[in-house]
Amino acid sequence: MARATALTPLGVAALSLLVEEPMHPYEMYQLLIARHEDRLVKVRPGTLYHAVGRLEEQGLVAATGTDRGGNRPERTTYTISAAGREAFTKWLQDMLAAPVNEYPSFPLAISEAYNLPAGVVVELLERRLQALQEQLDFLVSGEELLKKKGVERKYWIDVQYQQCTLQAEIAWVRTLQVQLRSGELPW
Amino acid sequence: MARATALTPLGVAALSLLVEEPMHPYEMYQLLIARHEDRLVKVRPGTLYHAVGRLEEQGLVAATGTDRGGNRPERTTYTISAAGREAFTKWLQDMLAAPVNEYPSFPLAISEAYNLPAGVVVELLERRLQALQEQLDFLVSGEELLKKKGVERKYWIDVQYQQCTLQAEIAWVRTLQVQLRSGELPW
DNA sequence: CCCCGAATACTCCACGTGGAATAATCTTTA
DNA sequence: TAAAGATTATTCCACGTGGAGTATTCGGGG
Repeated sequence: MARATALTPLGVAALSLLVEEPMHPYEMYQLLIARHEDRLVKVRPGTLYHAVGRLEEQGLVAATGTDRGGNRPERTTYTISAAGREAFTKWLQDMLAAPVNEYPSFPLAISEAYNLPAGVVVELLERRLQALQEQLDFLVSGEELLKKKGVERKYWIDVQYQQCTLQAEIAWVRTLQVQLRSGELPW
Repeated sequence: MARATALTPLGVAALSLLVEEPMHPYEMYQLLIARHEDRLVKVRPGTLYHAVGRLEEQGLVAATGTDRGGNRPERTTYTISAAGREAFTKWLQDMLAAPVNEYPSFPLAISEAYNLPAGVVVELLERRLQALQEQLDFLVSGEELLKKKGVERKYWIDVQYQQCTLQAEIAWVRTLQVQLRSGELPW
């Protein structure tokens, strides 16, 4: 149980699953994929084992028993501890209350865009707009599906958030494109 | 000159400076800070030296001369190569044309928010709103300043982009908060 | 009934990052 | 004018990530 290093997003996702019930890393992996949580956290088998291992070192989870299904390699089941629950809700509260700069690369790219001729930028943005629109359509149809299935809305507010930010980006890129084409924005 | 590993954001920032003129890593550091580019890329002295070293290994920049000012440690000046220019514009084009998921943690946090009582979430969001508003005000006054100074707009479109996305987030968080308070969104 | 590929369940290594450490020199203040 | 602190310029180490690698076992087609 070393000192409390900051939780990583994947660690948080793991804790969140262990709040529901004890399980082994591979089951976490399957659940995260099945629930499409890999759209919110980067999920990689190797990283997941490391993440859970670290959680154990920090005393946030504990290995409780090892069953072996068939003759497969032994699976270690982990259970969340009281400290784990606390760290989890603390992370949640911090992340909800305080915005953190995570340095997305698109802002950097547009801030450097003056290095390219205006015509090229217009064309590149066109491609981006297409991709963004596809993402948005996907989210909208996903929402449709969730509604139809009757899943409670509190379980998928993130879908609405992503829609909202996507729409904002689309709108902004579109006006930039227009201003570049018309020459309203000197390049 | 190893194979072409993907450029890191800091590597891109370094290349961008070397397009202007040859310089040594510490000068890059000072320039990035002076120009407030540390709002777009994570700039850390240690990381910068590593980044430039890697650029050199990849043949994107070359060490050209070492002057020593006073009796300070020797400073190695780097110059961008043709391959460097190419890699730089390629990165730019890719990042402008194709959106990439960078897994910000706020979406994860809201997707897990149902683990907290509604009242607490409302209060946490209030704090977030305050912080977001401050950031927005900062950006607006920054824009004011740039306009007054007469800096060409193509050099600071990122400021407008950030304003736009910030506004979208503020609006969304606010409506979520309202829906939580009114009970319109069952928790 | 046997082989091939997918799934299961993990391990390991190379890389990039961040923060601390270092060491010299310049500036400021008492 | 001497000590304290900031600046210059860089190195080093520990950590987290991602991707490839491994070994076993289950399921389906010829």
